[in-house]
Parts: sequence; C-alpha cells; structure tokens
Amino acid sequence: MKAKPQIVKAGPRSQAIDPLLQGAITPAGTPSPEAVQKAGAACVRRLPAYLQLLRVLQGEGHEHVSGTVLASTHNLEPVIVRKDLAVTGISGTPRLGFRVTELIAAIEAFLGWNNQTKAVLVGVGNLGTALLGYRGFENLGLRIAGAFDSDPKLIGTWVQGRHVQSMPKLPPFARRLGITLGVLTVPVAAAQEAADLMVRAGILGIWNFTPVKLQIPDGVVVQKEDLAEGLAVLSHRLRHSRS
Amino acid sequence: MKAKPQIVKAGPRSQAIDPLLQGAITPAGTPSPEAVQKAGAACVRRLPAYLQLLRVLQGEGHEHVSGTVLASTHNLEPVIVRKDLAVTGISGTPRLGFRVTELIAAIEAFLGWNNQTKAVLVGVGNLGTALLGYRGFENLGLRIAGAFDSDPKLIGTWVQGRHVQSMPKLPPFARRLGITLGVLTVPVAAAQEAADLMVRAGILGIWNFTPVKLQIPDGVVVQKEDLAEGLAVLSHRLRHSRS
DNA sequence: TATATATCGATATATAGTTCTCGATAGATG
DNA sequence: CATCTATCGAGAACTATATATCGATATATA
Ligand SMILES: NC(=O)c1ccc[n+]([C@@H]2O[C@H](COP(=O)([O-])OP(=O)(O)OC[C@H]3O[C@@H](n4cnc5c(N)ncnc54)[C@H](O)[C@@H]3O)[C@@H](O)[C@H]2O)c1
Ligand SMILES: NC(=O)c1ccc[n+]([C@@H]2O[C@H](COP(=O)([O-])OP(=O)(O)OC[C@H]3O[C@@H](n4cnc5c(N)ncnc54)[C@H](O)[C@@H]3O)[C@@H](O)[C@H]2O)c1
Repeated sequence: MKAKPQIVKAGPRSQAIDPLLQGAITPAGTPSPEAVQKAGAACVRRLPAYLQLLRVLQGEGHEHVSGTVLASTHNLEPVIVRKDLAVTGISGTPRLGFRVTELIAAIEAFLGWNNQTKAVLVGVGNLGTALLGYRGFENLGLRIAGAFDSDPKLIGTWVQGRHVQSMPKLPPFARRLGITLGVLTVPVAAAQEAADLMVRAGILGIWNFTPVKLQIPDGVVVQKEDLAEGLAVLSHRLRHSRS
Repeated sequence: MKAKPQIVKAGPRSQAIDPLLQGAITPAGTPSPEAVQKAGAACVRRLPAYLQLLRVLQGEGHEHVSGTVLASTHNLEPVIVRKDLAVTGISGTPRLGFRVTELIAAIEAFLGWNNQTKAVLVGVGNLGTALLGYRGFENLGLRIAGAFDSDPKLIGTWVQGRHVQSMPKLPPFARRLGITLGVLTVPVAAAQEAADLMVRAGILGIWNFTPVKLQIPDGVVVQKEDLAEGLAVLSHRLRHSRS
C-alpha cells in the first residue's frame, strides 16, 4: 500500500511552497504536475464518485454545483470535497460553486481518463466475461482491446463481441498496439504465470482481480481488486452496528 | 539523519500456489468483543489477504508462520501484520510465529466467516451471473441463497444453478430464510428502487456493486464496491510512477 | 448602492493509521 | 548449561487523513 521511498527525503516543506504561489492557472483540464504529485490515495478514490454525479448533473442541465451539494449526496463533509477538488487545479466561485463541465474535464484530465487507454484482458471466464460486457468503462477512460485465454475451447470464439485469442498471441498483440494495461481475471493457480506473461509483453499496469499477491518487478504497477476486502468490511460493520 | 537500514527481507518466493486450498473446517475461535470494537478499517481490509495466504500455507503442511513471512509476501511491514493479528486475540510465540490453524480460525471468527451467511442477489446480468458462479465465496462465509431479477425472460430460468425469482418474491423469501445480506447488481437506473425493496425485505447489509450512492435509512449498512475507485488509483499511479 | 449570505479556500486541530524503537522470550546453537 | 537470535508485543513518534474554524468574496436582494 505504501511504497517504500528509495531516496531519503530532504526538506519536507522546502520546495513545496513556490508552486502553490505560482498558481499557474493552467487551461481548464490541465492539472499542474505538482498538485498531481501530492494527491493522496483517499482523495483519488473519491474523484470517480464526484465524476459520476457531475455527469448526472450535466445531463440535467446544471451549470454550476457547490461543494456542499456534492458532499451531501455522498455523505461527506463539504470541506473534504473542496480539498479533493483542489488537486485538479479548479477554482470555484463563492455562492455559485464550481462549473460542472469544467470540473468534469479537470477530473478526467487528472486521472488521464480524457483519452481512452487500451487494455488487454486475460482470463475470459465468469468475471472476465462480465468485465468485457461492461459498457461503463468508456466513461472511465478504458477500452479493452483484446481478450486472451488458454482454454482451447474458448480460443477463436467471440465473447461480448471480442475475439478470444491464445496466450502466445498476447505479447505481439500488446506490443503492436502499444498496450500497457492488463486486466487479470484468471483462476488463482494461473495468476502468477499470466502476470509474468503480461510483464514480458510490456504491460506496465496490472488490474488484478485475483486474490493473489503477485510477484512483480519494479516499474510495474499492480492494483489488486480483492472482493474479500469489501466483504470483510461489510461483515465487520454488520456484526457491530447493533450492539 | 539516520540512514534507513535496508531490511533484510526473508523473501521466500512462495508462489507455489496450491490450487486446492481447502480448510474450511474450523473449530470456532472466539475473539474478544473489546478487540473487535477497536479494529480499524485498514486492518479489517488486510485480514482476508492474510487468510488467503494462511490457507495456502496450511495446504502445504506448515504448522507455524511468522509475522515476518506474512509481511514480506504482501509487501507490508512486519509490525503492521502483528498489530493486525492482535485484534483477533491470538498470541504468537517468539522464534516460531503463529499457529496457522489457530490463526485461520481466529480471523474467520473475527469476521464472522466461520458460519456461512446467507444472502440474496438482485440483478442477474453480466456481473450478477459472474458472482453467482463464483465458488470463492464459500471461503468468505457467504452463500448466495436466492437470485432475483425483474426481467420476465429471466424469471423462472436457472442461472449458475440458481432459480431466478421475480422481485415481489424477494421480501417473503428473505423473511422466511432470515436473510439479512443483499448483493446489488442491477443497472444504475434501478439501483435505488431495488435497494428500497431490499430494505423493506428486512435486509440489514447491502453489498452495492453499482456506482450509485444509495439513500438508505439508518441501521442498514451499505458497502459500495466501486470499480472506478480502483481504476482511478491505478491510472493515477501509472501516470506518476515514471517521472 | 448597501447589506446579507452561501460558498470558497486556507489554516488549525483531531483522529486514524503507519513506522520506529526496544525490552522480553522461547527455542536454537554449541 | 550459557549464549545467541528471530520473533513477539507494547508504546512512542511520525504521517496521512478527516474535521473544525474563520476570513474573503461574489452574487442576490433590499
Ligand atoms: N467470478 C467472480 O465473481 C469473481 C469474483 C471475485 C474474484 N474473482 C477472481 O477472478 C478470477 C477468475 O474468476 P472466474 O470466476 O471468472 O473464473 P473462471 O474459471 O470462470 O474463469 C477463468 C478463466 O481463465 C482461463 N484460464 C485458466 N488458466 C489460464 C491461463 N494460464 N492463462 C490464461 N487463461 C487461463 C480459463 O480458461 C477461464 O476461462 C479468479 O481468480 C477469482 O478468484 C472472481
Ligand atoms: N458488468 C460489469 O463488469 C460491471 C462492473 C462494475 C460495475 N458494474 C455495475 O453492476 C451493475 C450491473 O451491471 P451489469 O453489467 O451486470 O448489467 P446488466 O444489464 O448485464 O444486468 C443488470 C440486470 O439487472 C436486471 N434489472 C434491471 N432492472 C431491475 C430492477 N428494477 N429490479 C431487478 N432487476 C433489474 C436486468 O434484468 C439485468 O438482468 C451496474 O450498475 C454496473 O454499473 C458492472
């Protein structure tokens, strides 16, 4: 969760001051690199929820939205929302709030969701098929461009409109299309092997839906999406909500 | 300043993943209620990962495991692991570590996963079907006992070995079986309505896979499982891992 | 034009979470 | 038997995140 810093950090606050003063009012939708750096994980995780609501409001014709409104619909404190939105570099106006379209553009740009990133999916089983069929990804800057599996019965078939290819085809495919993102939905026993192949294919980010902690070289980012985590929290809260 | 000494990680490349991870046989442990209360969310989220690894080790015949080993395979600090395990009420012994079977039982008991909780699933679409077919839930103390949908073409059919029932059947079904947990996998537009019905059916905990912030009365716990959150973190880290 | 007020944005405090430090201990080693 | 050592467990120190406070400001309203 917390990457161990290789370098001994020198001045904690020394050079963090001047980029803030500069302001660098970037054209809407271009977050300053400094701001991006200091965005905490907790903040990043909330941004998609704002985005989801902002798109709804945009569809309803709203031009402005206040942090207060964003907060109340998500059961958050308005202060948190304003702090989160600050990392995108967008400023609101008193009594009105933030411009909806501007905010959407800024959050998308911050997350890199303004251009669709192509990805490959490995493991066209129960979960893989569901993800292939999920149309919501286009709102999240993701497009699954290729599907791969080791099952001879699956290879060559079409699933959710995608051609399922054999595993050896993965590296050339990824290299040819310049794909750097991989979605991993194979069984537990095959997870490490499939991840290794992804790395050899030049994948730099793995979205790991298996409950396996992958052994991966530095430079490759792994995001583990473990259902058990959420269920654990739910179970725990259920057991102690009434007491 | 003090140079951070490189921690000599006893890095056992134990990617020998046993596909047959059994071991759901647990003579129930008993966590103390006080410890349960003060468990933080961050800790609770890590427990399933320990559990997963412990089951593998159990399958390989290990009798003891040290916090150091648990930590290194998950890229965590040993201190965190020991602190996390402390909430289960289990004590380790110096130089040996923790007894594997004892730990498994304790974590399961802590999360309430020693007895399977029955749940209903609403929305037998792409994702709902995948979840219905997921065999891993039996290791997480969950059993989806009923599946519901509003689509007349689906009602009455069998999906993943379950009979799909109509929505009006949900309240009597849940009440009759004493089900208090609901899995929500309907489209965005139907999420609130379906959640309302769940609440009327006596559901106390909703595992919400839609990106909708549900309006729910107090006393009902909602765990939102938003894919976009994880993807946001991945996107963000990818954009700033090399810089 | 003057006043009221919802909202922003910055700073300060509180809480949760992580990392550091160190003494204690049970088993290994000789 | 004496010593060594990996590990545990507890508390302190540090960091990240959440919450509270407050002045500044742009718009609405009188
Ligand atoms: N189904 C779910 O709802 C769900 C939920 C949470 C987590 N997961 C995890 O997602 C993963 C997949 O689950 P699933 O239910 O879809 O399993 P599945 O068995 O339905 O699908 C796995 C797919 O991977 C393919 N595969 C197997 N070995 C492979 C290899 N070496 N290379 C490439 N492809 C290979 C199989 O042919 C199959 O199509 C598992 O690790 C599971 O723990 C699934
Ligand atoms: N498919 C994915 O991989 C994926 C990933 C992340 C999130 N989600 C979320 O999960 C939800 C479901 O996604 P999906 O891809 O499975 O959609 P889907 O359309 O395949 O399935 C939805 C199912 O819900 C049923 N339904 C519709 N209205 C209903 C109602 N009022 N009451 C009961 N059932 C109703 C439909 O008949 C259908 O069977 C969506 O909210 C989506 O955003 C899906």
